[in-house]
Amino acid sequence: MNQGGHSRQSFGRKARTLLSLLSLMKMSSGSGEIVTSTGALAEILGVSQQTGSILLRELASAGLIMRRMSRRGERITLTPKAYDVVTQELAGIPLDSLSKASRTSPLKITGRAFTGKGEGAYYISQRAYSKQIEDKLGFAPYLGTLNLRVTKLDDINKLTLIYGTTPIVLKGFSTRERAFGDVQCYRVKVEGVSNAALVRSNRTAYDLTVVELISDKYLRKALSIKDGDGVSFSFPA
Amino acid sequence: MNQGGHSRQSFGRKARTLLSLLSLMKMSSGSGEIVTSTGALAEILGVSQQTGSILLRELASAGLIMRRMSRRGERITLTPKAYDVVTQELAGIPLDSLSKASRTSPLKITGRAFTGKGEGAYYISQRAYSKQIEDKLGFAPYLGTLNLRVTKLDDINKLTLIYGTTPIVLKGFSTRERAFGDVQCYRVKVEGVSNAALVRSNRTAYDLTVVELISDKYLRKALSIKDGDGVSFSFPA
DNA sequence: ATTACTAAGTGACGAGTAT
DNA sequence: TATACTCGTCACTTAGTAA
Repeated sequence: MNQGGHSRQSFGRKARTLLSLLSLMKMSSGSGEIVTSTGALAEILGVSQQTGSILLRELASAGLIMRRMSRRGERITLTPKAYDVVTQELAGIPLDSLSKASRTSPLKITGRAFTGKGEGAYYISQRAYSKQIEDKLGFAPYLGTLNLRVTKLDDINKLTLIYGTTPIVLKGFSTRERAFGDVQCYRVKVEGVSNAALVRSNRTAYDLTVVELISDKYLRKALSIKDGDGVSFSFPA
Repeated sequence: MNQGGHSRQSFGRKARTLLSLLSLMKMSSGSGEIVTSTGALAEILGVSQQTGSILLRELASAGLIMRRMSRRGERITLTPKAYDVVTQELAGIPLDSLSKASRTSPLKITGRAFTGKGEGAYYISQRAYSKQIEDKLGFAPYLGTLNLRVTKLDDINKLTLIYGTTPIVLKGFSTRERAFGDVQCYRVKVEGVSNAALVRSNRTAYDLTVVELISDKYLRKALSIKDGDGVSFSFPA
């Protein structure tokens, strides 16, 4: 029942649908599949869990997504129709003019600190990595990472902009125990600290909401950061 | 007052802003400037003139557009900030996957017939053009064009999709009086009539809301079209 | 003709809550 | 935990109209 008969708030409706789809597409990283919950999605979109629920229901009933619910969260699949809708809305937008549009101010991103499983520290502690960091980033890294969770959609958008730039790449290597893949680094400034970088490995790249930062300082101490604190960094550094 | 403090409907707000900007960008055809009125813009967006007015005021106060008002209509200029906003929202969207997303059904576009200034007929009457039409499109054109005005945003979006495909090009030429530029043709089916094409020249390309159709038949007569009638065509033909 | 104010109707949003 | 319902509140939209 998708005829032209505009009910009343069709513009706002369409706008919300488009922004929801764009967000889902970003989260899916091209795969067209997202595993999330109405609450998590809602937080990213900046709306309540209830509204997140309604948005997903609308998208589903419009045939734009498929939902597979399970006990803990659900699997959302974007349908071809969703891509059609976005394609139509974006058709005619000169994307070149977007990229040439001057990035005026640095990107500032805020996340909340949390304690990871120590895997980041394990990575950085590998000599082959830390040596490359000294060579390519110019500082000897503290042997640990500061983990941030980014939830605001605006910030996630900025992250994808950063990931779209050319990274400094730490080459992967193999020990007799296991293989370590390439790591992408982006120079950032963390609350005024310049010798810092955002690091992104295959291990974490799948989750757009998690950011790992390294620095020559023990950032938690230098900046007095506790779990749950808001931490901002800017790019370019 | 554009701080992070999400007031209440920031999601819907952002969504409307984004869709408005996208529409304006499409209308500007990359130049970043649009000459329109709140009423005309509103019709394209599918909202009332009042809402169109409010949208423009919001965009202006957010620093996303500049408005130069004059007696009849106004000149709108998109600011760099507008491109930044759109860039951010579109960052991370794999645009390639959009174009490869299967166009399933043909595009159907509806416009309202109107009487032009006869320039289209003047063009078609040029032997150099009509000869090429016979050769490349396979029919001898009726020496006139059917003009349609397209106002619905969805239809304009579809038009830009059509313009994104590879056209059949009628080569330009010069008479001793003046020069005629290249003309892009797209095969369409007009209300079931197959020998038809949408023609686009430098003369009309600036206005996305105007469509010129040619056919081997006198379409106004064959389909009993009067000014103001709704006429639909589909692509691919 | 245009833009935009006011008032009123309606839809969207979120807190509380059921499941 | 999760999703989604009810309902009160507020924002968006539009008709009428002023300028």
